[in-house]
Amino acid sequence: MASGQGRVLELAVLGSLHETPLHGYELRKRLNALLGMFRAFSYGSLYPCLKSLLEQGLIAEEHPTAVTGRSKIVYKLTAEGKERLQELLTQAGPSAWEDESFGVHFAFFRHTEAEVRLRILEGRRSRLEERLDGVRTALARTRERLDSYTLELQRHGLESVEREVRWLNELIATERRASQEPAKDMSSDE
Amino acid sequence: MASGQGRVLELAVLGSLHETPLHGYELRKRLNALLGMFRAFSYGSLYPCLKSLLEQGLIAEEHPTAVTGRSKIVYKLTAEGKERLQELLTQAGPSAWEDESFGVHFAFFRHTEAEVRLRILEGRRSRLEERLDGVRTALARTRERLDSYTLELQRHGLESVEREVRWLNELIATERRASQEPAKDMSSDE
DNA sequence: AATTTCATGTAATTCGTTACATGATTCC
DNA sequence: GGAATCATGTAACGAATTACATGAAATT
Repeated sequence: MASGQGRVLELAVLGSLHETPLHGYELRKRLNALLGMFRAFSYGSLYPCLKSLLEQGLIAEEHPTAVTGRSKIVYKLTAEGKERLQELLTQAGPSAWEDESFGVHFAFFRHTEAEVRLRILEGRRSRLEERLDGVRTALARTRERLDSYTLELQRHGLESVEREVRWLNELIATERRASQEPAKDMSSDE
Repeated sequence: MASGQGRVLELAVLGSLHETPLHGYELRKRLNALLGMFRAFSYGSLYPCLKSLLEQGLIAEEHPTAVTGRSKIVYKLTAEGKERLQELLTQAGPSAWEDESFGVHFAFFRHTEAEVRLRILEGRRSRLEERLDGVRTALARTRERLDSYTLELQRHGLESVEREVRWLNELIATERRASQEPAKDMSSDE
């Protein structure tokens, strides 16, 4: 019982707080600036999440500086919170590939191990390729002539997903290149 | 109590059944072929939805042809179901603009009035433009230098949304052109 | 005969939202 | 001193999923 709010929001909060301590209101703005193109969290989910993280000891209120009548509650990551964050950042399974969570995982790639980054990017790519396959074969199977709107929707959808696959291909290539040159500064060839 | 499953799934089911009667299993495949690029429904949501629509009298089982031991339950739209579908197709408010529902509304544009189509496309466009605005200003506000992953995420996100806006612009232009030529066949000018 | 795929359904759970309620602080 | 926006929180609900359970039909 009560393991807390969803993993995605948990990661988003812990990841943000890892950078710098923040209070709820500010945190939400940060998140929506960072991820606004993909998703937006509301206060109604954020505050319960903070409460839950606090109860689990993963975050703590920053000391209220004694006398100051605080109307802001600033949270920071605890040691356990940092451990938990690392644990979440190391997850490279489906939970990191899906539409709702991929963007959040990606946003904190700076703190993710190179190997895990690569597995997430590849996982995401094969997830999208499965989707392309599924739709393409289903499309071939449906003999019925589709109306122009349906066709246009299919076309645009396929194109968008194909674009993301190309984007992932570039990122994967970059990651591979980066990991294969641990130290490269002296020019040994011509 | 019990107004039924979400509007999106309801529209998707009624819209599909408007074309041709189907049983649940087949219906799901159709939907996932039609909308697979955007979303996928599971049996766990589809069957309860069918049940609810049946109870509301919006769909009916096709008569089981007497003797045949049916293991398929084929549903078709009732008169009330057609009315309800028209009602849903006429909704041009936010419920038709959002990510989760826009694709479903668009998929049935064939049955939607030209005026409503236009308002949905425009609504969707301004929703996306709001999102672009929000992220852009939030981005300008954050003075902090972002790491390369965050930047790349922002860039890709912005570009994707901008692409969809351009797509919508084309669709809107096409719709406008089409509505302004009610009958154009005889060449009256040179 | 065994396995796969088709087909239907339910219960518990997940993950989040909307709407509401409340008050402090800053801007004009 | 009134309005906007900053700030925190809760209760009720929404919309779908996952996991489970079951069995018929087709394929090998």
